[in-house]
Amino acid sequence: MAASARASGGDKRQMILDAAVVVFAQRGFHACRVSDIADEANVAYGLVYHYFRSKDEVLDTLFLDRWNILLDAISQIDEKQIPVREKLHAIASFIVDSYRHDPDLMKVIIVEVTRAANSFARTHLGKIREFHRLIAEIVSQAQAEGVFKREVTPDFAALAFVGAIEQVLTGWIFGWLPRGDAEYEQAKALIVETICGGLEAAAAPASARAV
Amino acid sequence: MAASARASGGDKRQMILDAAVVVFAQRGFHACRVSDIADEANVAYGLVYHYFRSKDEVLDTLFLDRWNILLDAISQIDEKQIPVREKLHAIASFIVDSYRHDPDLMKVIIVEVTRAANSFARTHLGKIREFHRLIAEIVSQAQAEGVFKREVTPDFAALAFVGAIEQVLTGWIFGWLPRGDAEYEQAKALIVETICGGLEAAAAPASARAV
DNA sequence: CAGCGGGTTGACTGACCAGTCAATCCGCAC
DNA sequence: GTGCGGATTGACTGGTCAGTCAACCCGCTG
Repeated sequence: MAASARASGGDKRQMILDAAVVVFAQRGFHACRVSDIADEANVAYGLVYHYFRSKDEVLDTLFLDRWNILLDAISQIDEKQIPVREKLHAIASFIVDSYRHDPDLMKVIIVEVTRAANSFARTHLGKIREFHRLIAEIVSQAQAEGVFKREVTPDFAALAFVGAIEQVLTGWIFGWLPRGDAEYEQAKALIVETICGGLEAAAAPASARAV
Repeated sequence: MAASARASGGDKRQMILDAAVVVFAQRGFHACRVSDIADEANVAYGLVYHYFRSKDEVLDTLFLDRWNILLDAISQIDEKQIPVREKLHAIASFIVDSYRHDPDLMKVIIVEVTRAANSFARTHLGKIREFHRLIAEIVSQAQAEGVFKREVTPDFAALAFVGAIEQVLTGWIFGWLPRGDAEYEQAKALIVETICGGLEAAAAPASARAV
């Protein structure tokens, strides 16, 4: 271990980030000390401050790197010419798969940033709201096309969608809900179904009659 | 002020609790010091420790007093012989009205406890899960009656419901959504509509085609 | 092989704040 | 008016870490 670390050369920065994910996920950002990160990374305490200005900046980096990927992915999904339902499914899919691919990182992002309304969610408010805005935009467009009814404001629908996803992820993170590939696939469909079901224009009758 | 405080006699404990709500809501639990609570309450530092064992216990008290009222209210709603939709509306109503009645207290409960997955939500996990369980129970019963379809597990539906409410409250708390009596009434209806719409038996598309 | 400079080390410091405690106050009972 | 006891006061202590810094290591260049 120590040998391979030494052999790997200048990638200590990445080792620190990886270690931070582990200890933040395990004990939480506030409960763990900078020395815990350094120990986990097999690196001296001071090196953390060589690569990062502060403990906060370590978490900021983890969050921003991942969140920007998320925003890009949603933007790309948004540009496609596919039905709303598929767009929302693709978004839910991306997020759920992110969790499947790296549960610890997603746990840290959700628990320590997204849900930490009084600390990191404040400093990254713009990024988080951007996420909400993109979803609201999709809902808004669906309303313009007559696919979604207009009684629900896009902002509101976006928050309900985000709230449902976040809570379900929290359920997996803390073991309140059963995990597994089948559950993940089901969840994607169900979140979309739950939200779209309440938003799609006037159930069947009206549109059926119109056609 | 100081005079009235002195005149009021032995209700210093309540003054401390009230002050705690104000400063916790303003600066957040971790960012404020015990001396801030004492100052806000016009009371000496040490008195906080006469009535409470620790800073944590102050927040615990605020949370538990209110949460137990919430659980009682839901239990009573649950016992009524009314349709699911009305039950869920009554629950959403109670929570939204709690926020309308005392926004600061609800802010503290949601931001510092409910959403604080790594600190207070851990110590009060039982109480929080009890809330989820009561809602899952209502969903489960609706499924048994055939009002809700069975594809969605009760636990999952409960989390989606709770997630939507929590996120909307967060939206109000941080000013992302417009506040006001009209908005509150609309929100109650819309949260229920959004969730029930996705859960009520026989969604439009499939059945429409079948017919 | 001298010595430059970025990478790396870990002991130390300074600030912060929850919680303690000895002293004081004051209403009331006798 | 004496003294008991709970309420109230606020200066002080102890422990905890984030962040600093002076020194060391080592590959590379000229």
